[in-house]
Formats: sequence, structure tokens, C-alpha cells
Amino acid sequence: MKHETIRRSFEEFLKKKKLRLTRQRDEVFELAFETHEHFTAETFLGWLTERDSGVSRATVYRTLALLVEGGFLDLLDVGTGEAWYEHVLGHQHHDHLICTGCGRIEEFREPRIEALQEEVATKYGFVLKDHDLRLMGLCKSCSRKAS
Amino acid sequence: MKHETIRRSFEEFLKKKKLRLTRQRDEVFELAFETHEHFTAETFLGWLTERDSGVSRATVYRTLALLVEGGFLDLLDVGTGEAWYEHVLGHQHHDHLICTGCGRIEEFREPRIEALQEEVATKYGFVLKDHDLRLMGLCKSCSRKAS
DNA sequence: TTGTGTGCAAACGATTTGCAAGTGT
DNA sequence: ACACTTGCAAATCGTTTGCACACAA
Repeated sequence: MKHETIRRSFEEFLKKKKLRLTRQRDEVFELAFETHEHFTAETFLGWLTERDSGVSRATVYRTLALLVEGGFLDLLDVGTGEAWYEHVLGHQHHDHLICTGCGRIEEFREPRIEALQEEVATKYGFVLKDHDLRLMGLCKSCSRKAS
Repeated sequence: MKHETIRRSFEEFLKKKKLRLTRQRDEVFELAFETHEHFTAETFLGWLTERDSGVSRATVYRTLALLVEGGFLDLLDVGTGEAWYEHVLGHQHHDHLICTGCGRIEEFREPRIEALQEEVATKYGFVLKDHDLRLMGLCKSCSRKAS
């Protein structure tokens, strides 16, 4: 998906919700899709501040939440206390491998796991809405250091 | 495993770490193994307060962390912000199904998923230490209500 | 006795909120 | 104009910590 396309769908989203496209929302949106890393709200605020975007902390939190609501960002719980975000551009659904040594996050997809999840949910009478699978361990270079 | 057994292993654990068996630690330990529900620190504090245990909030947090460290409690991240605990008595490793309607938590085990997790980790050069799989959805009675 | 453990209240870190002032449409 | 938005600072929530006192070993 091209940037233009997703940009337009953001504007659609705002219109549909009767929200305004302000300078701040614009800055946040653009930066969110410029980066290809996972980030926290505070990191993100730092980036904005560096480039003198003039967007306040409160607005960063409010706008990131908005982007999650609209499905432009995924919220990701790394287990460190803060919320992590990642944009969805070109990302299909995936789960995460988290290195407890260096904090690095890898993405993977494993349809066979997904299928088994459905099977489990059905067995327990649940209608599955979402899932979250985190694999924690040491990445190659960290496990080399550790041994 | 009988209560007596796990109780003794708790005392062992304290001895090994040169920690003292205080009245407060005793209260917390006993209550933690008395309940068969998942609980948060604040809920737990509430229970203790009801029975006039005279254990302070600070000590509850400190002791729950201690019990996790010793492997007597499992820490569980339900995605609601607070930490949830569950005792390990007779619980083998398992993952969770979380009802987003009523908050109910079901446990399940699925060795085939575990096997695939190892496979994924290996593929990415990770040495797996732990994992966390949460399936979110509606339980039978909540999905009935919803429809 | 002596090093641990405890309670209290203040400190914390991430996030949210009320409110008065600013701004898209 | 007028409702939506913002920035600010204060408020929240769960959890942690410093410190003087209490207490297991």
C-alpha cells in the first residue's frame, strides 16, 4: 500500500468521525508512517520534539490512541509497562519474538499456530476476537554473549 | 502436591535466601494458596484487610514479588494494566483464554502450539526462555448475550 | 544483638483529564 | 461562529522506595 493511499484513508477516517485534520494530527500521522521501528509514546514524543513539531505530550497520547482506533497503528504489549506501537503499512498480522537481552523485537507469522488457536477457542466455547503471542528469549547475538 | 509440601518448600526457599519467616509473609503465603482464583495485588490486599491480617500494601507487593521469584506464584499479564497472579499448586504450564466481556479467565494447554513456538524460535536463532499466549474473545455466555 | 522486615507516606512512571484558550470548517 | 482541539498542569493508577522503628534468629 502506498503512502498516499493510507494517507487518504486517514483523512477519510477523520471525516467519518467528524474529527479535524489539525497540524498536530498531521505531524503525528506522518512521523508514525515515516519510521519503521516499534516505538513507545515517550520515544515518539522525543522524535517530535527533536524536529520542533510543537506537539504536546497530551496530544501525542491522544493521537496515538486515535491512530490505533482507526487501525493505522497496532498496539503491542511487550511486557515492559509502557505501550509500544507499530504502523500497519504493509504489515500483515504477525506475532513477536522479543529478545530479553537487548530488547530487539522480531516479527513472525505462523499460520499453523493461528489454526490451533481457533481450535482451542472453539473447544472452550469462545468466539475469538484477538490474540497475542509473545515469545521471549535471547536472540542469536545475545545468547552468544551470555554463554 | 500437598499444601504441607509446598509450605515446606517455601520455608526452604526463605532459608536459602536468608530471609525471615515473618507473620506477614506467613499470612500472604497462606492466603495465596487458599484461593483458587487469579487475583491482583489490590484485590489480594482487600482480602487480607477483610480478615484483619495487618499486612500493609507495601508488604503485599513485596511479598507477592517474592513468591513469584520463588516460583510459588505465576505472574500473568492480562493486558489490563495491573499484574495478575495465580498460584502454581497443581498447575502445570498453561496459557489463557480471556473473555473480554466478563473478564473470566480460562486456562488451557496445547502442546502442539508449544512445539511450533520452539520451531519458530529456532528458525530465528532465538533461544526461547518463556512465552505468553493470550486468546481474547467472548465466552459462551457473553457471546450469547452479545448476539 | 543485629541484620532483616515492616508500615507509612512520599515518590514514581506512564497515561489521562479538566479547563481555558486556540483553531479548522 | 462554533464545536472540536490543544497545551498545560494537576490528577490518576498501579507500584516502588526511603526511612525510622519493630522484630526474627
